[in-house]
Amino acid sequence: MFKSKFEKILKIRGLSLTNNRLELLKVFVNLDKPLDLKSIKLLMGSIDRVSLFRILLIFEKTKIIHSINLADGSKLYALCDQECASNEGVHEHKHIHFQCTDCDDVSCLPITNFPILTAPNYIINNVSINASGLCSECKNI
Amino acid sequence: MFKSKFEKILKIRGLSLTNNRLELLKVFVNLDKPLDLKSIKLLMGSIDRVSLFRILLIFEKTKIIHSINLADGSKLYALCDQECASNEGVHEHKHIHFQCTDCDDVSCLPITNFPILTAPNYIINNVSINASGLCSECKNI
DNA sequence: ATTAAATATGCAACTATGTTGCAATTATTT
DNA sequence: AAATAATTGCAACATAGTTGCATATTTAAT
Repeated sequence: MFKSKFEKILKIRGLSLTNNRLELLKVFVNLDKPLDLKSIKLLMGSIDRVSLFRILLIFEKTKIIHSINLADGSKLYALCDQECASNEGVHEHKHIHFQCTDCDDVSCLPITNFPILTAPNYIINNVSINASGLCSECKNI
Repeated sequence: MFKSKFEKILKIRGLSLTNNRLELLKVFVNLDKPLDLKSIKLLMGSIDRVSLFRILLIFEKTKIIHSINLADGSKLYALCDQECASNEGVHEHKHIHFQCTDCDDVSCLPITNFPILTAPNYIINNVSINASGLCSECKNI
C-alpha cells in the first residue's frame, strides 16, 4: 500500500492518519513559512476550533511544528527543520526569527554566528532573538 | 499645593489625575518589577477591566510603562527607565529581558555590549532579545 | 473482512485577553 | 460655581485557548 510523504511524516511519529491531520500537514508543507492562527483557519476550511488546537498541540509535541512568539505579541506556527527535530528535550533555537516590516512575512535569518550572552552573576541558559527590518526581497524595491 | 511624586509623573505627561491612574502608578513604582495582567488585577482591587486596559495603553503611549512579550508568549508590563522614556519615536530596547526559571521573576540583564546582528541581503532595524536561566539570587541557592 | 478497542472529532461551555460604543461620573478650565 | 472636557464603568463583542463528553473514525485483533 502506497504512502504519501505526508502519511509517512505522521506515521513515523506514531500519529494516526486522519483527514484533519493530513490537511493541516499539507498546509504547512506546501506553504513552508510561519503562519498565524487566522491564516491556518482560512486554509483549513471548516475544521472545529478545538480539534485544530489539539492537532497543533500534538504537532508541536512531536516536533512537526513549533510555535514562535514574536516581540509584538503575535504567535506563529512553523514547520520544524532538521535542527528542531533532532535535539532532545527542550525545543531550542539557534536561529533567529525575522519579520519584514514591509511585507510582514516571517522567516529565519541565515545567521551562522549566534551571539553568546554573558552577564555577571547570571546563568544564561536560553536566548531567544527576534529581529525586524527589510527582507532580501523588499529591500530592493 | 503639594504634589506627590506620583502626581508629578502624571502631570508632566499631561495626564489628568484620577484615582485609578494614581493607584496603578503606585503599583508599578512600589513593586518596581515587570508584572503580568493577573498580578496587576490582584493589586488593583476592583477597577473595571476596560478602564485598566485603557490606562495601561495610555501609560504605554506616554512611556510611563512598556510591555514585554516573552518568548513563551506571556506578556508583562514594566516601568520605563530613563532610556525608554528619553528616545523619540519607536520604543526601542537596548536591554535584554531575563526570566529566571527558578523564581519566575523577570528583570533586565545588566549587559553593556548589546550584540549587533548582520545577515547578508537583510536590513536589520530592530533586535529583541529574551533570555532565561538563573538569576543572581537563585543561582546561589 | 468484521469486530473490538483505542483514539480523534465536534459540540457546549468556560476562562482570559482585548476592543468598541455609550451613558454616567469625575477632572479641569473658565 | 458652572461649563467643558476627559475618564469611568457597563454591556456587548471578538479571538485564543481549555475541559468534559458523546459520537465518529482509526487501528488492531480476530
